[in-house]
Amino acid sequence: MSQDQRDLYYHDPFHDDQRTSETLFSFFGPNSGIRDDSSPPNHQRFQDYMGLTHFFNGSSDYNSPATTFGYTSSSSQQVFALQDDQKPVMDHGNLVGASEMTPVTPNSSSILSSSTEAPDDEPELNEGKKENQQKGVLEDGGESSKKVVKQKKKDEKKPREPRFAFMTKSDIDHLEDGYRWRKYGQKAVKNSPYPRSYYRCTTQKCTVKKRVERSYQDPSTVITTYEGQHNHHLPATLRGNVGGMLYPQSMLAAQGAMMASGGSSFSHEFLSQIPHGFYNPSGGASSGSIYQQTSLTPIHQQHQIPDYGLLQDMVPSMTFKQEP
DNA sequence: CGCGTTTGACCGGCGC
DNA sequence: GCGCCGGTCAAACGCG
Repeated sequence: MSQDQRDLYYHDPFHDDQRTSETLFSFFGPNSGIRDDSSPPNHQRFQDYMGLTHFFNGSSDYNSPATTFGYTSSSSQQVFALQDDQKPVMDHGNLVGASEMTPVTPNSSSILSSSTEAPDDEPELNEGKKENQQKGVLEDGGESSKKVVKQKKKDEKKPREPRFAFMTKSDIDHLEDGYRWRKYGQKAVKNSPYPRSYYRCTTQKCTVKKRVERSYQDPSTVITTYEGQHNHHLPATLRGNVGGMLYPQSMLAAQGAMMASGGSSFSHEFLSQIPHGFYNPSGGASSGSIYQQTSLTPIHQQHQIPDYGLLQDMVPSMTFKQEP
């Protein structure tokens, strides 16, 4: 049982968050119309995303961390950022998941910015590494080489890329975020009937990856974890929409920065800055014009994210704090 | 035909 | 050392 429970914790954060979700997003106000019972079609939700992003329009720091996690709330109802590892989030020994991450209440929006060693300067270890690892073995052939590779690996201890995880109330798994992704794997998640999908940014030389899974505690919640930073702008051509237009990186950046900042006022204050009607009526490909609220709440974040400046510029009234 | 998804196999890390 | 598990690969397949 204990084992199971521990495993459960893996998801608990979300689960728990979910419990507070209503509170969490109440800041959107009464007419926020948050989550309706009739889960709206994707395109509808997509629009609220657009609206959100619109709010932040103005910057184009594609390289900002947030871009990385490329906000994905086409259908989002609420989004949480969570810290890196998908494992039971531990913060200095404390299980962050259920309790610490959850306390993201209107009054206590908290961003867990955890220890961050390994300042990833170069987000380009993933691909190369793996390839070397596998192909290297094959090409060189022989066991010795295998060992060498192994040894090498040990020494290298690849630094983790910055990661951001978000919870999104959505009925679709893979939410649009403006970037193009190629699915490269899917695995069954332990203790969950829902599989986890692995995506990689299709842009050349971009090593950003993301995992998408559905919370088994709350099937309506999609957990998206971004890893790495995009080294490019939003693709100009996206199926059914114009990436750059629909997903201003600024917004992403903003969020990322906030999370990174470990600031105490992320989600609520941050989001509260977002005008209610951030809905963008010129929703391009999306059809319909139903306005749906989107909310974001960081669960977690790990590793640095430099861009407060950007954020502050955009939302000066907010306070950003960076933890040592 | 190009691009994206599916899916079984494989690998490495980690806990016991 | 072994087994489990997360993450990735890559061939096969599907779709526009």
